[in-house]
Amino acid sequence: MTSGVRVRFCPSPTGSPHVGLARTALFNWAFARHHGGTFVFRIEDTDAARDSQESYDTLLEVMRWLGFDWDEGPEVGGPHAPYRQSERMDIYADVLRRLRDAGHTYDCYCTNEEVEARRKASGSKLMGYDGFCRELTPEQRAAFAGRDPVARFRMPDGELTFDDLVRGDITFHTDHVPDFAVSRANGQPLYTLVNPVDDALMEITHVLRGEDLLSSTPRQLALYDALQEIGVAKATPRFGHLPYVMGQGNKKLSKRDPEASLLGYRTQGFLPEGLLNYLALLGWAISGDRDIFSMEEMVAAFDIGDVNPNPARFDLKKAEAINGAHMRLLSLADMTERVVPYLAGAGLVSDPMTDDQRTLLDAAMPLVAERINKLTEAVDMLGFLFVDEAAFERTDVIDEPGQDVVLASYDALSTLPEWTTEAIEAGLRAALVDGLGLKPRLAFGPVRVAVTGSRVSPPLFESLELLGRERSLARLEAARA
RNA sequence: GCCCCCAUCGUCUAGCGGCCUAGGACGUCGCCCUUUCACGGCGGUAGCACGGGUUCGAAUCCCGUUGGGGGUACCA
Repeated sequence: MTSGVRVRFCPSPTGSPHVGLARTALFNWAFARHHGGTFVFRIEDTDAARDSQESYDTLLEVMRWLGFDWDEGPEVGGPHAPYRQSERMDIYADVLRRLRDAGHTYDCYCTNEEVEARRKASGSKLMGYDGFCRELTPEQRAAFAGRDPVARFRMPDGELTFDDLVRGDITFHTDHVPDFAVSRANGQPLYTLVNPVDDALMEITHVLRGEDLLSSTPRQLALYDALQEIGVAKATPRFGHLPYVMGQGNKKLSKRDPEASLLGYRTQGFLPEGLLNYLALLGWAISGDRDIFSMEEMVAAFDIGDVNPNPARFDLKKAEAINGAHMRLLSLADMTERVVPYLAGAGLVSDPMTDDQRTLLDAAMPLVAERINKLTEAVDMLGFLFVDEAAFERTDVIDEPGQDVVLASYDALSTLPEWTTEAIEAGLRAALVDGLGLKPRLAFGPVRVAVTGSRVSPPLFESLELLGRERSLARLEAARA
């Protein structure tokens, strides 16, 4: 951590954390790690009306689940603590005062209605604040007695150009960037102030954020100049605007969209490394012919200049495929450990597991490891082994001809000399395929439903062996209409 | 309205002037494997938005058009 690169991830704790947030965190984190820099995690909770402690807690939980580590921030501290803006109010009040003393901000008493009325009257094409309160005389000021002013930043005249890390040169003329409020009338600072102030104080060198903030960059550039003048900022960071993560159709993924919920992906059984790998693909590629990689590989290869500027659609199917590839990269032991919490969550095993459950799970995992794309699918496929006999139920039905199969199976299995996969297969084939003259899929289907409850299950003969003779026969018995 | 950003298969992308009759992945379709479901293997499908330039040569550079997106708050 000596390169001097300092980046930050600074979400607001509102609502449930969504995938766009994780993608922004990922690119910042990868950038920091690639350059041997510092990754700062800061909480922007200056809007008490929208922020919540619950949201803050899930934010931290999700960051940890995804496997991010931060060098400075909540729970780890750092030289620029505190890292929650709600705890830094005195700092902002001080900066606000100095900005005002230096003439970079002025008191503004206008209401939105007044500004709008003046704009209509003048027929101006320019939207936003018109600078009415820029040069108020003491008399005019007195006329506003009883109204609390907001602090408004005095934008300079001219052009503001910056070299965006992902988009190249971008120029704004300040004619289109009106003076903006940096504090509320009650004195509370706004995002427009606290975000740059904290970036300055925390000596952030590279700001990588969503493209929705692109048009606020000129304001920040001007504010940075002022902050440097009053000695708050040492330098202006470089900016890079990351493309949007869109949802179905062409709409931005909103926080309310279930498809956007990070917590949702965890409960669905996604692997954090699988989700992250997919998210990395939204705007970045490790090479032209590869899309499965580890975070270590991403860190080694990540270059912000390679980030694609156009918005990307989130595609659940592909996310699942990428996750599946990571599932198959897991060792059996690792996958088993990760499945346990889901089994426990479904009430199928105790927490901690009993020795018998442990043994059964270890024996069963090889049957499903190759055929699942998400951790929860192991629960779906293995549930029949762990469920209480009384609670066992079939989700698929056995048709008329299937009844004969069930009957024949019962007879064949009840007289089996030994209860092994090989013996079970031999016995069943003899009774159903040879005996009843059925095609394998027709022969084993009803047995599968009777014993596992579903037409979709792990391999049948192995499943029967694991279930045991007694439970298997009981289920076949129960399946007879 | 004004400002800004974006534009390669359905989707994510590779491509940064000749290696491109455009490559990979997901999806989709067909086949193989097969006791279900998956996995795996093989093959097919489909794209440089449009129009001008620049150049010996453009998916790649420039301009315009069209189309999408964002901003224009006492939200972040």
